[in-house]
Amino acid sequence: MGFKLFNSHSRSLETFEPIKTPFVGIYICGPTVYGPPHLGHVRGPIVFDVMRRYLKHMGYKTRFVRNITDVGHLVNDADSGDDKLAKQAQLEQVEPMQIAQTYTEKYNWAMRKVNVLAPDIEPRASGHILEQIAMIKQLLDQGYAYEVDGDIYFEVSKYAKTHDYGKLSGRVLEDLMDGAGGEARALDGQDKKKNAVDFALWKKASAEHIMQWESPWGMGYPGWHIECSAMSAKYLGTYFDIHGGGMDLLFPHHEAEIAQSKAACGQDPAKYWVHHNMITINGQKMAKSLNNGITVEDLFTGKSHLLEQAYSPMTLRFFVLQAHYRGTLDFSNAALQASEKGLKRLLEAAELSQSLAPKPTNNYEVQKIEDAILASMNEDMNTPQVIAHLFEAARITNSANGGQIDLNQNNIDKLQYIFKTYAFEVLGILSEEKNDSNMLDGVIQMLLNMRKEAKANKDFALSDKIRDDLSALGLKIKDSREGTTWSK
RNA sequence: GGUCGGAUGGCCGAGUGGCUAGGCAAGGGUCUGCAACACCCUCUACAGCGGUUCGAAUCCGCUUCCGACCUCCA
Repeated sequence: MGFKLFNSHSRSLETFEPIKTPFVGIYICGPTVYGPPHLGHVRGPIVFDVMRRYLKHMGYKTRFVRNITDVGHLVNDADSGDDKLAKQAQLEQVEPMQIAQTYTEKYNWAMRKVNVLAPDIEPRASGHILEQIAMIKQLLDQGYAYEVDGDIYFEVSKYAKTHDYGKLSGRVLEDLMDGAGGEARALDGQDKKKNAVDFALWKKASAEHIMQWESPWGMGYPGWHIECSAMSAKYLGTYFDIHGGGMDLLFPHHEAEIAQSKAACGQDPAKYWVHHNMITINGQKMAKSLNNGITVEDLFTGKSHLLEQAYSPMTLRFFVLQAHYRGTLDFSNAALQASEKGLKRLLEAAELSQSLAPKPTNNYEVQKIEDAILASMNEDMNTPQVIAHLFEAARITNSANGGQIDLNQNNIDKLQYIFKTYAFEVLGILSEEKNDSNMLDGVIQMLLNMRKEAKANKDFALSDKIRDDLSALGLKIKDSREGTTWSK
């Protein structure tokens, strides 16, 4: 039984077969680093992290590439030339690269927190201008692109004559050309293009534009779509295994990538296109305009009007994996709290499984849990089902501990293996260290209170022991008229 | 307006024709010095209306509601 994945391109479940076993190339569209990472930024990385871990578990050798978009794409097509990064930079009076650096760092901090493995290669768009220019040249040579006043556009209508533009996202070119909605948007700059559906490969930069590079067409900067095409081709080749991203990237981004790659290299860049769904809050996508965004940092600290408490990174990861990746996932405090408690139960059972005493008799075959887990993973990465099966393992562990069922050594070993392999290695759920400094303060204060009571009872042996033991741990205890204080 | 997707018990969320996913919450019980934990039991839902079928949450049609994309977006 093979690993099945839903391929957005064919809109069907396909059995995964690498192009060249045992190697698997994966490209994920990374973030545009112009703001702090929010809840939505975290879902894709977690989903594809589990995919990567599972492929590894199956024995494949993966190369995982996730880019950083630090060039910035257009604010909109009508824009006079500011890109997203530059715009933010002007507001804050700092270099665009500083913005990119800051938020790249925050993004990767969030990734580490939720235990997403670092990519094998993390290319930056700004470091691959040459590759992008080369690809644009190719497209010009092939006749699929044209220059207008320093801008280069991809000619969609020409490409569509011989290729199926719109297949991935289910668009019909004629509909797109008619313009969306009752009234076509009047975008300035739009008149430069031969057709509104054409997209920019290169944009001319005005003199005051901060981020710009030299090109055969003058000073400018690359369009958004070309960067992923250029970087994926460089590190994974012109035909690789899996291309992933959010469903919101289906159009135009991924449609454009396919068009560029087919026009320039003659083939689809990826064998499997995998898209995850969005995180919603109260049924709606997070958006700045709705003021319903929650940053990852907010979630960990609990500082947001939308949060009733702080949630741990692993709670977030577990929450994400409790839903299937292709469905929307609705955020709420109640849902996070449910995940928090469920995760705790699972982790405690996993720990308990380490100390189960074997019985001579056995009346539960643990193997069927692993079989079920594998079947669920193979069915388009059904992580919620995998978790349900892990809860069965937890129940069995607790029952064995309570004496309700008997497990022999083999089955206990298997139970431990299941937690280690599937909960920890594949799903990437870690037990979190409870080294919260607030807790430490509380514990020390508690000991000092006990010491105070001992002194009041004239139990000086106990009070001295508490002080000496704390001192041995490197904590200084000072008694004064006002009371007792401590320091490290 | 176009395209696509969705509506599952108090909440989150699996499930593409028959075998009550799972977690959380709630109620009852066992255990327990008290409590917590754990275990057992209970709550058996599929937007509405028709249709197909021996049998439908699952297939078909209609209706209502919601969302996403069509412009940057994870």
